[in-house]
Amino acid sequence: MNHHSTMPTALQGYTYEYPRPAVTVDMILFAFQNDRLTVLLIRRTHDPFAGKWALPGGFVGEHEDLYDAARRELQEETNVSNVYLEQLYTFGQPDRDPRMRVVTVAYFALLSADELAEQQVRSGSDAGDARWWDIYQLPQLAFDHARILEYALQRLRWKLEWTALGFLLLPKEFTLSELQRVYETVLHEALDKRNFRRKILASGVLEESGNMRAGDHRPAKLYRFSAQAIELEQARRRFPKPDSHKRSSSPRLRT
Amino acid sequence: MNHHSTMPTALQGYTYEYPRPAVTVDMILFAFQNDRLTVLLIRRTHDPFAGKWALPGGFVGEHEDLYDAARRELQEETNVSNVYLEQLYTFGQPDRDPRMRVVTVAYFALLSADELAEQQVRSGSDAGDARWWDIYQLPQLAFDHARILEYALQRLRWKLEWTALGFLLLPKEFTLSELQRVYETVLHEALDKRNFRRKILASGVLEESGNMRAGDHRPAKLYRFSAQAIELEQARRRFPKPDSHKRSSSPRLRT
DNA sequence: CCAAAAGTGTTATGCTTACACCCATGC
DNA sequence: GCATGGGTGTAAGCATAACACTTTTGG
Repeated sequence: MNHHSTMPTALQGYTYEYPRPAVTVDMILFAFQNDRLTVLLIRRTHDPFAGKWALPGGFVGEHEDLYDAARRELQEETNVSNVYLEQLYTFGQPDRDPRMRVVTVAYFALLSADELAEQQVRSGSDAGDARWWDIYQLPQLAFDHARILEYALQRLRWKLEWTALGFLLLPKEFTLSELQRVYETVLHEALDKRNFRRKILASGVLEESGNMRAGDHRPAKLYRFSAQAIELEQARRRFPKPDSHKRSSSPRLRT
Repeated sequence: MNHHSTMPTALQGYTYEYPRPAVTVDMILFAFQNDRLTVLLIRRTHDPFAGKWALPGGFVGEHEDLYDAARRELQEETNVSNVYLEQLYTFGQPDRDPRMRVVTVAYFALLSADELAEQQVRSGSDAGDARWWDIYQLPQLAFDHARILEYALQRLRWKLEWTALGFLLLPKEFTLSELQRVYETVLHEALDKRNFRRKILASGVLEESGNMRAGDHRPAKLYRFSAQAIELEQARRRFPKPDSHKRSSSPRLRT
């Protein structure tokens, strides 16, 4: 490791000419289980907010990318890996942590049902219990984490409505009814079955896997996402180009 | 000022138990002038990247909110104030600044034509020249600022298509043709005049001011934005509620 | 009277919504 | 055979996209 920007002092520590906030990442990890949208929280063992629940997270390493820090913290604190991850927002009110100035970069993560089944969620060494909470029945949260979570839920809703990302909460193969339940749970409202199916199928992101889900009743067709469609942001344009039949690329910026 | 998280040492400076990245804000300030979309850049006087152009920005104060830091830096470095400001994204690759680890929170800003006319853009003490650049004819940029700017342009385009925010680049009163020119310049494509007018007027965000713009040719009606419409995100829902006639609010998160 | 920008409607097409019944299976 | 969830079509209304000429002013 190369400490070119730091200067360990006699009193052991890192010294800078100007004060610096601490920089952390916080993870909002969503999963879908038993028809519930859940989020992973950790019980704090120490003050401040001892006993309260908090988002997993921690300090960014000296030479570590933010994205890598997010993945590492999730792994270390909850033993979860292999998730979809995107940056959400950066929260930096001066008093959000009573101990010191902390700027936190919040990350938004989705765990698929397959990964959820395979992985054993457990708490890291210095963390308290880790457990999943129903997003609509949360405990009291530490710091400003309730606000962060609310913002993450907004983003998740937006993503579901405008992108193919809902798929990331499901197993590789799933029925349309299962998919609809994800949508209804996240958006928190009932959807019309026929219109939902038509719309999803028309969007072209799904393909039949050929298999059927055997169950208590009539078996259901299984679908998967056509690989190319993942993360394809297909919000339609409000001011389409005159010749918008052939999908045209937007003009690039000279650099 | 209260330094509870810091520990000034004998060698003068701020010492922490663990290393901390520096935290900065960078501003992408857009304005619309002479039918061009422009961005404000500052010429660097010192290495690294001496002579190259860069986004205005600087360090976040020890007890300063990120948003406040963004406003302050814009004021100090370019003498610009009174802009629309929103957080864009946080960039934190370990090597984005060769001197030290810097995590920067980028802010996206829009300067109205009225403010542009009133304010004198000038460089702050320690900064080099400040000037406006056409977004489609940029100089070489310092650091990863080209990437940040590209992301900001994407966001601006999205905002124009889905919200009322284009208005913030214009004077308080403007003609529909002027508004169309903003859209065409930002989106970088031609729009149909009749459809543009119908769509904008139908969206209900404009009202006639009652005044006319006298000019070289036929005078044009002036419009303004109905105050309530500003920042009203009116992207329509992809999965509307069954009873979506009366605009219903989305369910709140328990906190 | 000419140049330049402002202003204006209609049609065809496709998408959205609302809505109710039959089908296949397990027990 | 019945309970349960899987699966399907249509009609009405609405928004979109394409398209060209007239109006008003200044010089």
